[in-house]
Amino acid sequence: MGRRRQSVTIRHVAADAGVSLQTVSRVINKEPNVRPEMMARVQASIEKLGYVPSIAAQRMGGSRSYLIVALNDRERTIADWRSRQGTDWVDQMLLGGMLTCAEHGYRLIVELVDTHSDHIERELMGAVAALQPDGVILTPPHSENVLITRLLDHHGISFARIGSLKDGSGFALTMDDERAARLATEHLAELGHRRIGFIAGSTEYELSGWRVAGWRAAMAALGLGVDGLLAQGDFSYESGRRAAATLLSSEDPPTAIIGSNDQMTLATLEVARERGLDIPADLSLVSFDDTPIVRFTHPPLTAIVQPIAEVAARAVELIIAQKAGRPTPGEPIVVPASLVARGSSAPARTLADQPSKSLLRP
Amino acid sequence: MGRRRQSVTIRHVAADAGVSLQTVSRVINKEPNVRPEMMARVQASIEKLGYVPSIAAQRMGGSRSYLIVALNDRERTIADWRSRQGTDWVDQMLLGGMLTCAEHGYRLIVELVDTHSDHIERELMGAVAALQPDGVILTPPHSENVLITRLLDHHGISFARIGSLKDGSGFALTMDDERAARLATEHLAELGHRRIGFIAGSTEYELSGWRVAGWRAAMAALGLGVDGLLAQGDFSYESGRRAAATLLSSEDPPTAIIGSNDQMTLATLEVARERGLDIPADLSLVSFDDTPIVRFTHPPLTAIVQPIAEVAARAVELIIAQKAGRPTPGEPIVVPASLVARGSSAPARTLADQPSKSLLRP
DNA sequence: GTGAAAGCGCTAACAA
DNA sequence: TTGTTAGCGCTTTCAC
Repeated sequence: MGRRRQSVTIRHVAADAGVSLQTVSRVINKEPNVRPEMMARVQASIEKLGYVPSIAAQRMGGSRSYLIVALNDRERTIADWRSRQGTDWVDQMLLGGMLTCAEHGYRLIVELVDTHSDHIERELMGAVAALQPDGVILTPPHSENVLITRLLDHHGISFARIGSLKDGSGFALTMDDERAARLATEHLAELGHRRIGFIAGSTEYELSGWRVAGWRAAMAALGLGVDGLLAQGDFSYESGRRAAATLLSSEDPPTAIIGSNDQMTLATLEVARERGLDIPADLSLVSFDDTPIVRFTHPPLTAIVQPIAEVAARAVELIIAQKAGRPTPGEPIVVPASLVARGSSAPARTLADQPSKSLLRP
Repeated sequence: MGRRRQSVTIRHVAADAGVSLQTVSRVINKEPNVRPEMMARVQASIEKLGYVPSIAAQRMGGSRSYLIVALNDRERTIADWRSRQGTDWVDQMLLGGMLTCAEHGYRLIVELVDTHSDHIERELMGAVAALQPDGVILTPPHSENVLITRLLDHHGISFARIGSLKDGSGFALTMDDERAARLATEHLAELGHRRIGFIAGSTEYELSGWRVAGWRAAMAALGLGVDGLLAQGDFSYESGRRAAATLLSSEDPPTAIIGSNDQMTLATLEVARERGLDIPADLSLVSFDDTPIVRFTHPPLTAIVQPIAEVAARAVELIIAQKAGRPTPGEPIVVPASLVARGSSAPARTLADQPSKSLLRP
């Protein structure tokens, strides 16, 4: 396997079309100031020879690498892959991000870095120096990591922050977690629930706080109290079990619970079952994320759907638009989450059949 | 955003260490003929300056791009991503392939191409010309597509064929589907089943045939007939429903069914339920693939586990070894699948409690 | 064992 | 509007 050269280069095209390299380059890059006639001639040669520019060479010569890096948390991502519980975050990112990249001649490269590592900067620099990506897509919990954003800024690399609201450099994109939590709460309230519990996610993720805030806001707007209705989890199944146990053991337990992700809500389902509660007759459940498994539980879970693919697609578009010098919005992009009602949420028991000491009246 | 240059180049390292560019290059590439002393000095400068070679430049100069392409079927992959049924093939490839790449300073890039497209060669050439990958990993149904393998061969690009047994150029890797099907069949036979049905996958995939062959072989070895026990599917849920209906409607229906993938087995579970059959009391089920959802069905499915991550890791290692001029095996690599017993398979009813006209005796 | 020179395929800057 | 020139950062070849 010797020195492998490109079989068809810009030089061949130039020769075939009888023009200079530069003209071919201009056509490839859709630059203005090329006569339609010329353009057609070059285009024809490109087609004829099956020419495709080498992105390595494009990077060397110019300022574009046609590479976008999707940065994910190493530990969490690998754990998800290994456990095979159906978390499809990366797949959805690829669905939205990769396909959008492809439309523009870009490639998406998934990179994993360790959030907790003290040398996170070195890890990231390694990827940046090696690939020289045109942009980086940050995902939680990296999206608001100042070590990362500062470094990217410093190197003049455009980036998108998924699940971030802070303004500052980089594009902020959010699925409006607060509104999503409100949606979930209102859905349950409409079913007649008054005691709606909430299991919070890891405090390491900003979005955990937003979700709690949305629930609080909705409860307040509905005139409902939240005492004893909030439990802390960390997104893990085990933490979900503990949180559920706490909520269900209270004096005046909730008749509905919102879990901040599918794992914790699933854990709640289990705990409730073990206590002889029927879902949804005795306890309604609403989950966050809508990963594949929630369609296969019994009953399937009502859930907040995160439009990850859509957000990733928007992130890619923003990065490419910026690179191309096109105008980009200043405010955060909001791609709202939605709620899919399934079997785990149902009308609350009425006072008649509810053996509760609650004095609330519908 | 002007012309972005590498912040630390080989030149800086050379200057810092007081050596020539070439010596630094030799150290980076772990070439022989460098004095340990020299090597240490250069290494120190590299660390100090935080130097990381640009892979674009490495590709331009030499013959390596440090890129490996994982080629997947576009239609199927996108459908899987969109449907969110938990298929985690790509994730498992990334788990094995990407992490192994990272260990060697390589990157894995996922590419989708259309199997059915008449211009599949152009699609693939586009990726090859643009990325100039050091290797390509072919997955079913591309693994034995001659259009693809010939093209890769012609361009001197090493490649691995996952799920292939044919020898020829490229590394063949198999999870021994035939043996896996035998395993599944024997598992059911040990539970006392004599009428073991099989739902075949799409004929477009070679492995579908191997699985059928394994089942046939096992049945023959056990002295069991296969009349009316084979149904054809195409890996889709709907085809699974049809196949299950056919098998269960026969005069002498199976007491156990092996589905060639999870979707079809799930469909069988549904159809059986609709007919009032209890799983596993009336019908045992064994599935293929072990995607996440089979852990969450009721009962969870006994399944053949495909070691996709492991195979992808081996594929990457083979490609890198070949690139490095290290010796590589000539025969196909076999990474055997295994069986995980779960709730969907149980002992067959004995003659006593079986309202069947079967005359078979255990 | 080490260094100097040439060139990979492309684009930016400038000239025509 | 088009062409020419000079690199980008690295590796290869070949000298020393």
